[in-house]
Amino acid sequence: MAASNARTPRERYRAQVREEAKEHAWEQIATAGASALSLNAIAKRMGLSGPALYRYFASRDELITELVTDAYRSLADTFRARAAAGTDLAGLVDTLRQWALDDPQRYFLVYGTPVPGYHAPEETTRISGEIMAVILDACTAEEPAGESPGAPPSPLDAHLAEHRAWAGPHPAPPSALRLALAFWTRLHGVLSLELAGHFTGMGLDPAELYAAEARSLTGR
Amino acid sequence: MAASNARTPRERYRAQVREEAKEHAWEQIATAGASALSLNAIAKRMGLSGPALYRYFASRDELITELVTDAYRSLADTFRARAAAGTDLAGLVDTLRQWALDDPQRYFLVYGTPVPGYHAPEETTRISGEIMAVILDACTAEEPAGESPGAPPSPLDAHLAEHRAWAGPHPAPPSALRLALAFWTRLHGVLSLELAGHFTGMGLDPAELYAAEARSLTGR
DNA sequence: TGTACATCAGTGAACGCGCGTTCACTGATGTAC
DNA sequence: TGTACATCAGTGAACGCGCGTTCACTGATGTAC
Repeated sequence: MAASNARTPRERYRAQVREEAKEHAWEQIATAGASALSLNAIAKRMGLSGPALYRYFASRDELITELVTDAYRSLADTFRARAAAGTDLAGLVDTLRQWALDDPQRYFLVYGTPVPGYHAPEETTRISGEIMAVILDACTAEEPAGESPGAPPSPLDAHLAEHRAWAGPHPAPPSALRLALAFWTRLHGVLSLELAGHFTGMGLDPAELYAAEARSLTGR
Repeated sequence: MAASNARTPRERYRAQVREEAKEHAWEQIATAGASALSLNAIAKRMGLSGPALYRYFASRDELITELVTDAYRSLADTFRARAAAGTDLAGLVDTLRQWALDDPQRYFLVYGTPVPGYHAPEETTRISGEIMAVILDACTAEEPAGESPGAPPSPLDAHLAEHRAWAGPHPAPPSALRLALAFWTRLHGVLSLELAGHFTGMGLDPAELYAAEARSLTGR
């Protein structure tokens, strides 16, 4: 996709090689974790000498930064694509799990253990906002009444009323804000434990737990 | 503590050095992450030569394994100590967050991104069981009625009825099993996102989100 | 269309680094008579 | 209590390794006239 945007053959070739290097990088991450990523090793698997890759990436850090950014963008794009097909929250629930299972290490690059000292590029916070916007849209559609009549405002509502900058200019009612946060934290809770293998030793089916938490969101 | 169990002065000394090495290991993990752990670097900070530490740890892997096991045991001990002071679930809720904030990297060593290829020692699954037992106790105490009369059994209940080996011979009712799992996955969801810094960019107070999820457990 | 030049991908050698780990050795500490 | 011996902590040298990264160079590809 990035390759097709290139004008000259050389630019196209550059983009192809960069893309191929990234693919090898992901394989390497899947095999030994992100911290084991090595430009030399990638080059060797591509049949190139070590220094050759420095024509395509200024440093190891730049490669990692690009992978992180790509991971964020992938989730945002996947969410938006699903949202375009219908704004139901259940669709996003399934999409999230599918995206996570498609490549667990990609999920962990976004939501996993942070490396102390490493600062994610600023772009990721912007993309995070895009992701939350899609979730918020679906949550707003899910809660058309605004606020359940009888429900008293929770302590969380008071906090959210004063801190809704993260929702941008989104006209979401408080109940939608709460729902969006629960969507995010609860599904991440089950998903990250599943991907880390914490359920397998217990003999539990992660899909069941995930579905149960999804039900807890909408009360259905 | 381990040191005081030693009989001879030499054994006591050995235990002390091991303990000191582990402390330096934790500092190193806090600074650069678990994957950057190096026996040589630890030795140097202790004023020893590199090979000296091989008198105390057979390999780098053994050190890591020990740190992982210690982390699990620390959580189990902390939970049990709190449970001894009262079996309320709210106490465990606070204890978990406190334990996590005390040393985020220790939390991530237990519940964070797994390193592909690394297999945690078997002992950790046993300690995991101990941790779940404490949670289950509190959840059972929290749900004395067994099952809320009017509530129809959820799809999750059906699954749990057939897969409750993880709960051991614990006489917990289905509602307690559900509660224990929600305790684990929901609190982990908020906590891991908090420790990874995902809320700071949004201007949200993690304590508020954590408290809200804690409230969601008991419905109060 | 053909030639002259500029651009750029890729190479091999090299640098310095820190790692895990083994080994033969020294010197201090503890043990047995 | 004093001496002879065994145990063991710690050292420095050494091994091989792979890393990130720089650099001068070669050869192929594209561009301009």
